[in-house]
Amino acid sequence: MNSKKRVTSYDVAKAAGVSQSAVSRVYVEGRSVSKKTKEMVLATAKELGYKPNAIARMLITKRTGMVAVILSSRANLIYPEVLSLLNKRLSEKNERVLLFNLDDAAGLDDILEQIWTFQVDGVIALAAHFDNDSIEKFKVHNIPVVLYNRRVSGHSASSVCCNHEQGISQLVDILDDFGHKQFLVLAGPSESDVARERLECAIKALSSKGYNDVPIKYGDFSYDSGRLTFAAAMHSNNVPTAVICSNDTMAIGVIDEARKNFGLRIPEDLSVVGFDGVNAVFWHSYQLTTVKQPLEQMTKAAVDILLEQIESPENPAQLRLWSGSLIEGNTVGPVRNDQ
Amino acid sequence: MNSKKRVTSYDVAKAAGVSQSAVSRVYVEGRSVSKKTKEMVLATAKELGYKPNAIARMLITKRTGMVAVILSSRANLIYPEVLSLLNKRLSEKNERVLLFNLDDAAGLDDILEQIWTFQVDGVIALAAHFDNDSIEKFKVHNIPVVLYNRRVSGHSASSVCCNHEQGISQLVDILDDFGHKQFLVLAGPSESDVARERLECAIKALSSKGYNDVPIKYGDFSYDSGRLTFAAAMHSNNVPTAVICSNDTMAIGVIDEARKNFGLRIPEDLSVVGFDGVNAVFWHSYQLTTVKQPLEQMTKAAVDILLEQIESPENPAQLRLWSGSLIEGNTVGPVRNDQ
DNA sequence: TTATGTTTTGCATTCGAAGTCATTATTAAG
DNA sequence: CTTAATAATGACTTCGAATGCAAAACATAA
Repeated sequence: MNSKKRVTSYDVAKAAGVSQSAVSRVYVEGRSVSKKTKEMVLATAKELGYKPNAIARMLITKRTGMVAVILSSRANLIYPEVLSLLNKRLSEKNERVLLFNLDDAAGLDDILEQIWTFQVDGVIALAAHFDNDSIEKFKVHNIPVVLYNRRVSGHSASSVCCNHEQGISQLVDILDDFGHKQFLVLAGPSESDVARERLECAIKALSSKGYNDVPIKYGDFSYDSGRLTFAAAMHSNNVPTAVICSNDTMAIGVIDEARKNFGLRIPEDLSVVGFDGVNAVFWHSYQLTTVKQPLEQMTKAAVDILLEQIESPENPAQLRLWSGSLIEGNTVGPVRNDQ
Repeated sequence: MNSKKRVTSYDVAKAAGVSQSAVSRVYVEGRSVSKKTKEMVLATAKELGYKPNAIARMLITKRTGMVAVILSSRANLIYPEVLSLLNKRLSEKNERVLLFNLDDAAGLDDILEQIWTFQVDGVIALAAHFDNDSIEKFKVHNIPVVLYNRRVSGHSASSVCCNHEQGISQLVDILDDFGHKQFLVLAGPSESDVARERLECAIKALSSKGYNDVPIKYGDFSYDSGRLTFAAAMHSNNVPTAVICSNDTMAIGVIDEARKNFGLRIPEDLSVVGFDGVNAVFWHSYQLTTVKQPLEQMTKAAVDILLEQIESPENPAQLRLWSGSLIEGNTVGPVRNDQ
């Protein structure tokens, strides 16, 4: 027949001449079963094609073995690697990733509700916009949350972050050392927490060097927005000699636009820096000077912290901060004398 | 207390003065409940903060609302967009993505077992290596499967594919029209089904134009493998005038290597074509001539087909094939006279 | 008003594995 | 060979919502 019924632990029990409890015990670590019955059960289970039903198990144990990972499509484009690493790490710890997309604030409540109904063991939120209220809701529901590259005031959720301040100030130091004075800060979209933080860090770093009221333009982290915003800046009064971009992809857009439509050489005529350390920064055509996030460490920590909180929810929330590593590319140079 | 118990339908029932069945009926579409009790239940549910437990529901309804998406980390890096689109499409249809990583054949059985125990409604397999046996297993377990860019012999699973043959022959046509005779085919890793298919298509297209025994080199779809393999080819006896790459990222590697280490101009001295239509092909530095997969349509179809099979499992498996769209970039030109 | 049809409702059962507890089998010690 | 200690086992209950069924409430028609 097409709709053959699923094999359950009862079927195995009957076939093996033991009780259902015995079958169950075979599949649970550290329960007392004799070697003989264990082998017996395993053998008949194999014969009948029995595999424990995880859903039934979840219901009784109240552990689903699932972690919700929330990301925005934008974050997804920036961090395909993060998701891949998280997935790998979590599956090593015997947790599966249940994926949620959060693009606009509109869908937030819906997603929160779904996460809650699915009884996930925990949540990792990647660069999605997430107000403090929602984070508080998880707290109320007793679901551990780890935020990725987003810090939260109060102590309701743990965070794993790259130290934007330190990385960006390093980049600004270099530009300053090379004598740049005309800057352009190319920020990310204002809805993004990461974008806002990086912008603030850039402003702070520049102002600590004595550069205030530096021109700021806003992109959306995309290549095209990098290109177009740079072009717009070039047609304004303040022509920059150095562009500080809030991510690598926009920086690459700036480089391409500068070369192609303004005939500028990089780094002779224009210096450009980015942030993130995506693969493309190493490509010969760019060799971008940037700061790379230690994704390996960050994802590992995110998973470790989350599991710790799942095991002992009373543990306090923690913040772990990594410095990014400077990648000295070939897109920063001394300012030209005539500039 | 820290461990406040979850609110269940019984709690709501008691508080609202109705039976548990009544509460349940409020949350299931098309069940008979009077307006009065419905409002009553909804009100007390809100008050108590009740949200139905999806796990318990899964157990009884035998529908989990979860679809397993299997990918290899390689696929993830190539197609971050595919995953994002699939996720969006599936959540519109009220299905969630449960993510599985399949990198080496070693993990295959483990993943299959997990998918089975999690009782997912269906499976979408992306570019992961998947032998016919495993696909047959899904059939046995009655789990609908849709393969993405991988065709399977027999009728055990549906597929959604980009027509590699048509796309690649278009590219070869163009190169042939421009008079190229010295080709290099830069293939993907031999474990990859997609890579193998694209390679075969390239060989076939070339041979139909009368070019046999064209040199073939194998990369791993990465930028660096594109660079290094091209460099190796240049140091061999057969210096190509046209390189046919099995994906865009390798093509970009070839371009960079050709320009930087061999002083070649593209397309004057060397023609390069790719496949996929990733974002970077549009970047000014490359403007790669390639074929773009219609990801929107493909992902939509994958989800539609899967849901169809979930609703009516007796439906026959189907194959849907899309032609890619040619992107006429700027990396193909006439062969030089002296070549 | 009664007879009939239609909604609503609650009771009891179900899904499938895991955990509690009391009972029985096994081993070790005296 | 008995007694105490330990290991293994099965019966029964639990998790939380959905559903078949029969009873109750309501609406409609005669």
